[in-house]
Amino acid sequence: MRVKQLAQRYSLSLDTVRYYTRIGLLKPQTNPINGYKEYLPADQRRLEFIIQAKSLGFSLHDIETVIDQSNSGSSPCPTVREIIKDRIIETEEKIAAMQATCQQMKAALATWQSLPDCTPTGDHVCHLIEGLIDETTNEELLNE
Amino acid sequence: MRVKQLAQRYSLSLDTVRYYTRIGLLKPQTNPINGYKEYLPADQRRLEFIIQAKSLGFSLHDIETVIDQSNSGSSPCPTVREIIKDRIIETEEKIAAMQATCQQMKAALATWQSLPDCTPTGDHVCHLIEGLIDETTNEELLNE
DNA sequence: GTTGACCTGTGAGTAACTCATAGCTTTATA
DNA sequence: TATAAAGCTATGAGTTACTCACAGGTCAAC
Repeated sequence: MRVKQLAQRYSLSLDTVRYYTRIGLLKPQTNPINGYKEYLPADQRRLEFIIQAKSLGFSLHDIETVIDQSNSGSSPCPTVREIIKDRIIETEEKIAAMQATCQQMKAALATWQSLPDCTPTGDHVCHLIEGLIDETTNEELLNE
Repeated sequence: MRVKQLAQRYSLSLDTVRYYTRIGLLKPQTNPINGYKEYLPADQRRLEFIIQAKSLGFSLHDIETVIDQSNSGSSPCPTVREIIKDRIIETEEKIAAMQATCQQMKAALATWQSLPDCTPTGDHVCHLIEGLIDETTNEELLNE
């Protein structure tokens, strides 16, 4: 099976499959006649594993680690449990940060609703954005 | 003022300031004698703008667009309002996706609590992860 | 045999930095 | 004054997980 067929079967782009191959996550044989890669059933199973692990939040590097560990004969399960704990924490932190940013953006948009567009001067880029600096500063001062 | 002093003043890494310089967001003068960059007050004001805009969820490319527009004499405000609307939508989508992943990860971890570590076979990488494939499939079948 | 469609691998580009490094400056010491 | 050490600088390359551009090979139809 060649790259196109494999990509179609798993609804991935050609480039994604090629990328996984390039970084060594998939190891198809290379046809010596035309240089085309030939993906065997073992590669398919591995790709299924990659897709599943990715949907669980594993990075490709994580996946490589797990596969290597499994290939070397030791159980990858403890590593898998550790990795997913780390990823949960990471993801929660990222979500919290993004929610904070989102709140900031919405607050800014609301504040800007009543403000007119400004004309640029040499000193300022955009009064809407720069105005928020003072606002924050003021809030900080008020909170003290 | 040179890069180190500027970075310290705004609690950024040297490399971040250098990166902004490299991509043209900051345009310090270069000392012809030693090649060192000299950041003037205008660069400081611009860096403040960059920091503020970034905290609002603007990408560096967004920021470049806004600065360019302002420099060309037209009001950047309409663009700024548009960009932030886009970023709000994008961020909400990303948050939703990450929350879904987070749920998946937590569910997996919970399921795995009662499962033993597996020994690797040639056919499988990790039964914990691969087991979830069947589970999902079963759920899909049950839902039909 | 040749035209055209299709398919392939590879190199480069993306965002927003971080890391590694060679070399220049400045300061301290002999 | 010479020199050695410490500190600072700019630049090139590396990071994640792909996507894009492209030159060239393959295959079927005519």
